[in-house]
Amino acid sequence: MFFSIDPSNGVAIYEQVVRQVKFAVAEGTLRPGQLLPSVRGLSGQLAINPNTIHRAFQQLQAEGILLSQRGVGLTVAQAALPLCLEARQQLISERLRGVLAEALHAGLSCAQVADLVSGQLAALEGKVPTVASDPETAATEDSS
Amino acid sequence: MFFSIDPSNGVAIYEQVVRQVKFAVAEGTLRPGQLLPSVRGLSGQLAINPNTIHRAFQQLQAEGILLSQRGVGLTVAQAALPLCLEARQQLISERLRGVLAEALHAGLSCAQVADLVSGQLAALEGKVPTVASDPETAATEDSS
Amino acid sequence: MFFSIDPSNGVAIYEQVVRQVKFAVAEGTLRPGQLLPSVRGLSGQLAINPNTIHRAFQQLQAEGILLSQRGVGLTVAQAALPLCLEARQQLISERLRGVLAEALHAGLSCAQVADLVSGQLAALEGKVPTVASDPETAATEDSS
Amino acid sequence: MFFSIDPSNGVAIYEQVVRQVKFAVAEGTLRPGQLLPSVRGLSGQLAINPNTIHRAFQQLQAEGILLSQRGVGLTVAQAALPLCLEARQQLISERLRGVLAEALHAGLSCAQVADLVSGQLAALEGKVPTVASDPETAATEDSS
DNA sequence: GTGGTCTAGACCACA
DNA sequence: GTGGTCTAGACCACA
Repeated sequence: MFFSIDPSNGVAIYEQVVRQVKFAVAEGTLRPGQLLPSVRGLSGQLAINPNTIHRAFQQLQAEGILLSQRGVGLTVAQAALPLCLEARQQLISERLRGVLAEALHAGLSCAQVADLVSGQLAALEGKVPTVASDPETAATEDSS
Repeated sequence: MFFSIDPSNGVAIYEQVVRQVKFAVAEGTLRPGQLLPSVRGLSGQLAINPNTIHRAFQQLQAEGILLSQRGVGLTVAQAALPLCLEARQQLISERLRGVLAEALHAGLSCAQVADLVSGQLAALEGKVPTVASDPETAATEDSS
Repeated sequence: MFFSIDPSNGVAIYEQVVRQVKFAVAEGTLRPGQLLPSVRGLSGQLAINPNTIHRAFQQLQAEGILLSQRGVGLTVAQAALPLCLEARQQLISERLRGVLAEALHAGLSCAQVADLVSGQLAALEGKVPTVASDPETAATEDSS
Repeated sequence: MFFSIDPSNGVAIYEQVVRQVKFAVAEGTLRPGQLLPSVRGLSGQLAINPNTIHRAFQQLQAEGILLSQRGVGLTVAQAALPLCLEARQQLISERLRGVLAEALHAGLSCAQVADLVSGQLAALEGKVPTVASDPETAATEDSS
């Protein structure tokens, strides 16, 4: 499956599961109506306690992203896609903002931060893609 | 002072204090030999429990960045600067890597991520999206 | 305290706690800003597992009725009163509607149901108060 | 048929089936000796798992309300009527008592509760708030 | 098999 | 002391 959990990265495990379900819906890996992997199944696969998975799924139900079908399992709600697209943008922007703010606060310049970012992006993608479609941004990165 | 604590950003408060002391040393705000603000002072100023500050300072001593001087207080160790420059790079790269990896994992393209980054950087700096071609910013880094 | 839990009445215990906190806020027993009894305290007093209390409090946080203050405890949110007044009306109406519908469905007449209700209300209050300020309603009860 | 199941009203589904069979006997819709709809039939009609229906019917047999007739099906026991009249009174009174107690506990006055009740009764019956002075309803009860 | 609830108990961050 | 997270494991209703 598409989950990758890091139990020691500061973010609570159940929160990581919540985020990743939202992301999976946002990118279309999970579609409205689709059945999720069972609590016990995921639990085994990720070597995480079923309760922890359950808690994540419960939060997703509370947010209207999952629906519980008695005796069947949990499915992606019909209205989930827009909710998750919105949530993805929000969640990523938030974390990004926090990290960038910290970097600047730490005394790095915008140029240094931008360098770091493009370096990491390149490494993460194994390529040096035109990082931004915006030629200006690309230029500043090269030149900094 | 230079600390800005966010009790709800996932990172433990004491950890935030540790990071920010390292960053202050790295950017030169805190210099080797300099006296740190007292536990009580910082505690009052940041509205944080003294235990939490104390714990952060203890960790910094364990890492050789702070020295306890009897009857005086805690000072920045002579060897602290390189340690903190190194640490800053490491800490920021780590968090950045994590966030960028998550963004890509979430289904955003490199271009979308880069756009987000330059947008946020611009917002954080109050400048136009030309992220860092600004010679002033670059200059301040070199000179600091 | 004001909680009375019945572990075997079909409603989940945590749900009973959630309801009763809302009711306590609605009637003014719990006021915005006020500190709630601690999870462990309530847990002991009600002879309920702390996790169960915790789950109830968590849901109340998610609904914006409680706020967590690190190391201090949980307080009633400033905006809680209207939320709880609304919720009380809703929760009680829902259950009432269900029971009355069942009674009618079961073949009782409106008059029989109304009799049952006024009998029970009288018993619960230990008096025969002017059940409704509306003279008509009172009349039907007396006459049925 | 006369069943109306609400999978999300807190009462277990099999319990709802049990209650509704009792109610049907109490109001005369199901008469002693009469054959019940088959498990499969009901199951299909209510979109409920046959196991759930089966469990309900088993409980009704245990209570002496249904009889299994080999090769025929389940019939209403001869002694069922008084049992079910008794049970109806009991079941409805219980639930009613619970809901009313909760409403009073929640801080509503008897008058407010009585108003709610007469409002709901009126809505449920599509009649005016004169809750039950209607001779017709009373008549049907006597005659059933 | 599925999810939902509850208990018991550990460990953490924070005041 | 406070709440937050996580594990382990039981029992229930339902398919």
